[in-house]
Amino acid sequence: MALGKDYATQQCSIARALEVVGERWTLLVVRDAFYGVRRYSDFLSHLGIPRAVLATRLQALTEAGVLVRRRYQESPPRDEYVLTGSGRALWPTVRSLGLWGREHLPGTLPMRIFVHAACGTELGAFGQCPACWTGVDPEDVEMRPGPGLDPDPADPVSRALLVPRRLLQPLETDRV
Amino acid sequence: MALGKDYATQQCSIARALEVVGERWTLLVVRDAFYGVRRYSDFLSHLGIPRAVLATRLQALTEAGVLVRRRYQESPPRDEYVLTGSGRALWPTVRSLGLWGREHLPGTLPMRIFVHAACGTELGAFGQCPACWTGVDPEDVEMRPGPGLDPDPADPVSRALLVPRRLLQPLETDRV
DNA sequence: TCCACTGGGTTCGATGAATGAACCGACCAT
DNA sequence: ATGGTCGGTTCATTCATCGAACCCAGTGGA
Repeated sequence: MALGKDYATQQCSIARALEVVGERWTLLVVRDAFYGVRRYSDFLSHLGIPRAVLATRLQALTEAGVLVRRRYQESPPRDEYVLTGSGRALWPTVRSLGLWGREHLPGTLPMRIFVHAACGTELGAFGQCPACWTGVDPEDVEMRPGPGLDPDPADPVSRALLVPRRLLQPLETDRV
Repeated sequence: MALGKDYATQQCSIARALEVVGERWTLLVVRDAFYGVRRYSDFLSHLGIPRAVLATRLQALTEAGVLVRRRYQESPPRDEYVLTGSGRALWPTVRSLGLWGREHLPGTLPMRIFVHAACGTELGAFGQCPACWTGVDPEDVEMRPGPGLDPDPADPVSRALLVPRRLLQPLETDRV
């Protein structure tokens, strides 16, 4: 979308939200951030996004307060992009989009299954744990590989995501 | 987004969902459809979308099975675009985006408040009723004007949306 | 010292979409 | 016949995206 200047007449909060996260690639960057991706090169290899677009999106999301950029090592200086509280609040959006795609688009095998880490029950349609009778924050969600997942992907990020993991837990690709 | 040809490597259901509803304007069209907008000219005046883009989006959403186009009068022949079951299943996505925008973007007064018609409780982020602990179909959602709503809008669609209404209830603008 | 390599970008030309205005055709109403 | 409405399509211009190439600081090896 045109950055911050369009949907001009729309003061509706849906339109305002789409100004921030409605551009091409943006929600996939956020999705990857939930999966634990934090580094420029990891987003790049996992998404197949053009470098220039990724740089633009990371900057826009940072300015919007969805991500924070922070230094995780000096010498050489390296920054990582991490979801803020506001970014983590996008979990219902990401979850409901994924659920819709799985249920309403033809030929979609579930790639990943999201369960309540405390009890192992798959999340319900409104992000709740049907067994514990409670809402579940993304920190308490465990992501497990589903039947649609490629068992031997090419890029290191997808390989690191083959095992069950907590959402938001930082991804270790080559840093061992 | 590039229509149907990109995000090519992403078989993830989130990416597939974004192929369908991730383009500019698309989710706003869907939002308006939940509000009861059905006719080309009503989408046009309410959204301020370029005519060519609206035609493209309505066609794409129809091909994707999110909307159906159906004739509501002969002579002159007039068609309307209505959400299908698959389209109505996008309600949690639309709801969560709106709530996120309201809660996490600065200076947003709620324009509309969505409550479970049966009990009057405001909906949660997934479109569920926190009091009844159940999912709420959009048919059972009542939309009420909020404090951020312009009390005297210019276009007839916005005026028709000033009173409390059920979602999906067809909008009467000039057909009286 | 020189060299290659890595991470995280920026720059560039070509392609493709969005925009807004104008046009069009079917169908009324007078 | 004239004018108006509805639901589009066509057009030229502007803007975003794409993919490849380039850049630069730091680091590690010979």
